[in-house]
Amino acid sequence: MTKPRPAAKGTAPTAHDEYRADVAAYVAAGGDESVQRVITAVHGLARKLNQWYARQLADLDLSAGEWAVLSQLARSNEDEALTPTQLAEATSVAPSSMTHRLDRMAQRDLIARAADPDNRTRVLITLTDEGWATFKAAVRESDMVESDVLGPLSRGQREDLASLLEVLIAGLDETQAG
Amino acid sequence: MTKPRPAAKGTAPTAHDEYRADVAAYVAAGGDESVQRVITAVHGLARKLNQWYARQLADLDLSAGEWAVLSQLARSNEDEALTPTQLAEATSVAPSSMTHRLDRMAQRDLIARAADPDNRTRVLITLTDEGWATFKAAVRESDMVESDVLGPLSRGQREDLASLLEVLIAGLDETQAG
DNA sequence: ATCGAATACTTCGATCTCGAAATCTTAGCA
DNA sequence: TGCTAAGATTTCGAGATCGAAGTATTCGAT
Repeated sequence: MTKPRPAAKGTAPTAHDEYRADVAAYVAAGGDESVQRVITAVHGLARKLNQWYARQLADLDLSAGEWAVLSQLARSNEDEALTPTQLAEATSVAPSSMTHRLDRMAQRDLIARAADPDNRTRVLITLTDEGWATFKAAVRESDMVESDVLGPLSRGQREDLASLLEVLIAGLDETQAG
Repeated sequence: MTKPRPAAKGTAPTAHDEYRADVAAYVAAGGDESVQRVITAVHGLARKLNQWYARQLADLDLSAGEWAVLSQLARSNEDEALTPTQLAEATSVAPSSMTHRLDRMAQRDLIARAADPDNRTRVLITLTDEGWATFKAAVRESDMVESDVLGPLSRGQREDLASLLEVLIAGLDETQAG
């Protein structure tokens, strides 16, 4: 096993060093190693990606939460509009927070509120043309970073990795019930 | 290709359905499929795990941010103590927010502040015994959930998955520079 | 030695989020 | 129909976070 060499004075530790230290700490505290290697890696990747997204989204004057709303709407707009409550659940915030977030996004003309003709207690949220354009611009920006991250993997390896992750995703639905 | 069948009326869509819809939306917006499958899966897993963590941490009266501080300290306490600024960067929060967070955690006797004898502008944060106990309790709780998530994978598959993810983690350090 | 820039943390005002209560609409039942 | 329960959104007060300014210490150059 490679001994984690502390980074040079004043230099931030590398992501890889941090990852190994995290796994070691969780295993020392009683976690299973084969579990912690995967889970810690997933979290580390997601965290680093989110940091980069935040920078890129700042260029478009979007917060991470606003981006979450945009992407949720973008993938469900064709079949059915979403309500504020659904968006709140999907993006892990309280319904009352979603009210204000949608206020701001409507003011910037990214989304539009419309009364549901079938049920007047509901409000339907849709993406405006500008909202769509912003979504696509963000995806193109993000895809550049993401392609860099996946650069070290061959096409076959990406396929293997995706397949393994998809097994876990599919399993979430049953785990959730338990 | 399997057509995404909409969930029964009133039933929340499954994580797997959401995943496929997300990938489709990102690809339609111009993303590369082999990239989006992996990235979307990583984010989906991390999101779902974080939701479960939040519930478990609530039992210990911990927020996600407080847990982040605890785990950072737990893995670096042996060699060297951390400063508020380092903790702020590591947990993606502003230094001023860390001040308040540490205030609360110190009040609950989870961490302790101490002046750095070598540099009086610095404050060193250490984990108290109670902080350690809380950390270990949280790890044991979380490991149960995580083991469930990895349940569908054999030991060999976990090894493969971890190895692939570790390649990406190692690559982060070079991507970051660019 | 001393001055000025850099570093580290905290305080301050503004903004964002949360949970609970309030408002309005719909659904079920006699 | 009339009445109560349930559902969806918004409003409100409290707490958390942010960026900027403030305070104190250290480092480097003269």
